[in-house]
This record gives sequence, structure tokens and C-alpha cells, in this order.
Amino acid sequence: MKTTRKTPLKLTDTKAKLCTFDYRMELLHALPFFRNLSHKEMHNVNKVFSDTKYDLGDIIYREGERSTRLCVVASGSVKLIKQNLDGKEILTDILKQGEFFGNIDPSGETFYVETAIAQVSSCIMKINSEQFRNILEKYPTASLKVLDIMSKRLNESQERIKQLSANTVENRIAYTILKLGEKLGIKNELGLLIQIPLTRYDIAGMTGTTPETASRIISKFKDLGLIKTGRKWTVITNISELEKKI
Amino acid sequence: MKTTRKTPLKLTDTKAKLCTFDYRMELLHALPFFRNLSHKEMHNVNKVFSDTKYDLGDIIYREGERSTRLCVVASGSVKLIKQNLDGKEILTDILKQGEFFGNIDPSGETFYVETAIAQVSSCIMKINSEQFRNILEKYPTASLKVLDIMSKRLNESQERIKQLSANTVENRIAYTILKLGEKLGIKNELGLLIQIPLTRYDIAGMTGTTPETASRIISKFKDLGLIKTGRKWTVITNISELEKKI
DNA sequence: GTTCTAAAATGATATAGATTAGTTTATTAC
DNA sequence: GTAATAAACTAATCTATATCATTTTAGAAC
Repeated sequence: MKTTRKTPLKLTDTKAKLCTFDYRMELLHALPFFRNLSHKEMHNVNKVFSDTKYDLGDIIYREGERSTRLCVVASGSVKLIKQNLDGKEILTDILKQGEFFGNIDPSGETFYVETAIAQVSSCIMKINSEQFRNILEKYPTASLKVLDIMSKRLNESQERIKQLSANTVENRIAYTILKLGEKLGIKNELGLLIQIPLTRYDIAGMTGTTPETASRIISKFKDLGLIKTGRKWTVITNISELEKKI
Repeated sequence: MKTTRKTPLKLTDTKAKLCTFDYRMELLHALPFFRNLSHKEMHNVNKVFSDTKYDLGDIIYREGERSTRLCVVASGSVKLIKQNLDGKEILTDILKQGEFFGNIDPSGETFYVETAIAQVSSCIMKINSEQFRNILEKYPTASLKVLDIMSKRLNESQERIKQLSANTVENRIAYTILKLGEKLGIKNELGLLIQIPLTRYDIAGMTGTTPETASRIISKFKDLGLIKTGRKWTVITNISELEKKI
């Protein structure tokens, strides 16, 4: 018995929003690390950011390239991946509007440690890491916010290690879908809609398994009525039951 | 065919050094984030640190406890572990002299996300996170250093995810031993000596496997002449060949 | 030295999930 | 609308490693 797969949802416009001056100001000011800055200070910060548009699948930077930029997702979403020697890739993070990625500190690593790819059409704001460093030195509370975010990311990363070490693939996939729901989900009539193109390769890359196994388990979850999926969307239809699978 | 296991090494004194005022000053000043401070500034910083001695196996804090402290290893070594619901534990890090752990930012997580255990007799310096935050606000370059360390830890953590996702247990154990050698190893006549008590449980917790499998693979490495081990020590006798096992 | 004990090692068996191979379906291009 | 194609799905087999059970050993206590 299958759940129907022909459940297209009206997809929202995938074109990246234009990064107008006002939009950028608003967005930068909404970033946790710039929240306390005055309008004038924000104006100065805004000046040192540039922005670029990327289409779905475009590579923003590659692992191993000399790193000179800190990036902020102005619109769209970005996935970060690391590649293994044998070509297998792991997906380390999916970033949405307002999140930063790239190189924070010019005194540290000078090469990007992962590849960043636009997951949908996206607008990315960029700042030279040296200039970002200057801002952080000038506004110490901003540094502390960045530090806070880094701690949280480290903790999430360790949670993933814990899961890889001790949980089954089924547990991990349930957890990953729920986390994505929390982060990117929008409530609608069917449940919690995650509107990003999420291939079985992506799921496999996030959970340390193969696309085949990911597919099998997702089919199982669909049969159990926990989720519904299409090529570019996933809906969690029964959160509480899916949580029991962790 | 076995390599002889009766190879006791003269163990160095395991008693924790006393944390005299001068020793603390020296140590704090050597920390990357305080390196640029003046003697007078260091004096102020030193005042807000307290210190405590722990014996082998003592718990410094437990996962889930309210977190109010940032800790620095003054002497000895500390292991950080996270526990799974089913009791299986993963070892997230081993920290040596000069490394920090605990809670950095009081505005963030308010509970410890891991358990810290003294791996040998150790002296730990502690500071209230609020006070540490004040220091970081006062000395922006210190924040950037902390940020740098956090980035590095995040990257190491992601490297581990990559390995758990794509490599065999053998690969991971080889990698882990080499990393420990890099971090804690002391060159001696036999090779690179790692002088910490490292049980098969620890190795299993670091590599996401079981103690039995860890034991089997370590035996294999011993038979191949890559390492020698005792209860409280490990020597890498052939680094280049061990590297080929990654 | 001898005895004791927790850790380590080893052996036998079971299984989750990888691998290989093929079929079906959703979406894009026409 | 139909055709083309890449992703998703499914099935059968294989293997690395977990699990369960037992023996051996290093180092401590005497």
C-alpha cells in the first residue's frame, strides 16, 4: 500500500529576492551579531558587504579554495558539503536566510573547509574576512554572539556524532527530517512543509548512509503516514509519531 | 604471533602539579586568548580564576548540570563524554594543559552539554562564565582567538562525522591514534609515546564502535608492528605505515 | 614472589545496512 | 498532449561489524 505521490504543492517563487539597500540594511540588522548596533553603525557595516546572486546548483565556493570571505544568506538557502576521498559526500549543514558561513577568522584556516552550493536561487552577501574581523574587534558583543552560534553548531555536530555512533539509520533519518522541519518548516493544511529540494543523496549525506537505504526508510515512513514527499518538498504529517522513531 | 606485551615504560609522576600563583600566571598568559595582554592585565585576569585538584576518574561536572563555569586545564588531562539514552558513551574530546572547556557564554546554553572527567590527576582553573564574558568584551582580540579555537573544534568534529559516514572502523581507529599522537605524543626510543590511560572503551567511544571490535583492530595493529600498548600507554612505532591504514 | 581482578583478547554467530542490478515515477523538454 | 531523463524506488545478495560467550593477561595488592 502506497501513499499517493501525486501531491504537488504550489511552490513559492524560487527567484532570489533582489538585494536592495533597504533590504540589506534590514537583514544585516536582524543578524544576531549586529542586533545591538545603531542605525549609523549599521550603515557603516552595510557598506563593506557586497552581494551576488546564485542559481540552483551554483557553487559559491569550493572546499580547498583560498578563503577570504564570510558569507551571509540574504535569501534562498545554501548547503555545505564535504567530500570524501572516494567521492562520497557528506552534507554538513543547510543554511537559510540570515545564517552565516565561510571563513570567519583570517588568522585561522586560510582554505575553505567545505563546498557551498546554492540549494535554490539565492542571494548571498559577502564580506572580506579581514573587514569582518575589524567589525568584531570594534563591537565586542558581536563577537560573543558569533561565539554563541559557533558553540551551538559544535554541539549540533557532536549530537550527530552521537547518533552516528549509536543509532540506527532509521533513527537518524527521523531525527534529520524533524530537525529540518524545526528549522525550515512552514505549517500548512497537510502538516509541516519543508520546501527545499532534498534528494535522497542529500538525506544520505546528512545521515551517513546510502541513497538506497535512505529511499527505503523514507518509503517506510510514507507508508506509515508520517510524511509525504515530492521532488522538491517534504511534509511531516505526523510529528509525534515521527519523534517516536528517533 | 604476538608482539610482547610486557613492555612497561617508566611512567611519569601522575600527581597534579600545584597551582602556584606564578604557575597560574605563566599558564594563563600562555593561553592563546590572553597572549597579548600586559602583565598588569594578566594580573587582573588571574584574580578571577580559582583552581581545584581532581584525581583520576573524578567528575569535574556532569552533562545536564546548570553550567556556570569555564574551565582551563592547568595540569593533567580531561576527557569530555556524552552519554546516549541506552548508556553508550561517546568521547568527544581529550584536553591537555592549556585547553579550555565548559561553558563559554552565559547567554547561550545554560546546562553543560557533556560530562568532564579527570583522565589523570589534574588541576583545573575555573572562572565564572559571566566574568569570562566580561574579559572577552574588554579584550576583543581574545574573543577572536576563542572563535578561532571553536572553528577548529567544529571542523574536527565534522571530520569525525565524515569518517563515521564513510570510513571503516579500522580507518577510524588508525586516524584516532595518529591524532592522539600528534596532540599528546612524546618522542622516545620506541616511537611516539601517548601517555594517558586509554581503555578499549575510550577508543570505542571515540570511533563509534564496540570495545570488542576496538580490541580486535588494535591487536591487528600490534601484530603488524604499527603500535605497542600497555594499560596506561600507547606507542606508535611506525607512523607512516599507520597512516596508510586511514 | 603469589594471588586477585578488571581489562583485554579471542571466538562464534547474528544482522543492519551496503552493494549490485533492475524497475518505476516525476518532472522537464518538446 | 508525448517523449526523454534523472531521481526514486524495490529486490536479492553480501559483508563489516555488533553481539554474545569465554579465555587470557597486565598490573595491583598482598
